[in-house]
Amino acid sequence: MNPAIQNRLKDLRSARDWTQEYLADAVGVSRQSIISIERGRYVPSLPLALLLARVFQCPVEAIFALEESE
Amino acid sequence: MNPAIQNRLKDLRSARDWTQEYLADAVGVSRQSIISIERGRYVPSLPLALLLARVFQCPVEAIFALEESE
DNA sequence: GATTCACGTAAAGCCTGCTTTACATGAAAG
DNA sequence: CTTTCATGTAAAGCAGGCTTTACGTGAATC
Repeated sequence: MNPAIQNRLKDLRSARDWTQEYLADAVGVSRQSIISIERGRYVPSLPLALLLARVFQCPVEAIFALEESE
Repeated sequence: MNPAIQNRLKDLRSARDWTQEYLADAVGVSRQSIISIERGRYVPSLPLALLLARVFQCPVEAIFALEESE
């Protein structure tokens, strides 16, 4: 029960010219959390993923995707 | 960093006449995990939420929603 | 060349998602 | 009435998400 996850967080953030700190504040987590997610160190919780989808105004699936194991 | 989450898992599952065990197998977790999520004891991980969305063929947001604190 | 800004690493600690095992219950079915 | 099936509870243990604190780095700016 730990399928890998891809994410487009860094792309979406820099497309909007947001700093990591700004994004962290926007969703209410630490800057460390944003860094760790962007760098793929860990996968966010579902509540955080939903918050990120909200601030980016897109579906969760547009940010996070299951890595297909083929 | 722990906004509450609502979920429609039980509704979606029984609408398809699936047992908890069938669903658990379909997404590769234990039956306990399904029970606990349905009963609101805990919020699933993002990977599990994505798997559930996949088997239900719907967006994550159609199953899980941030509870609005108004 | 000192300061600032955005980004990055490291490590310790708490909380909780998920597992496994074991047992309980009501409804259906023989 | 016993068996089976779907659902539920309880508890212990591990893994990992997230926090806080502290420090390192290159680029820009003065």
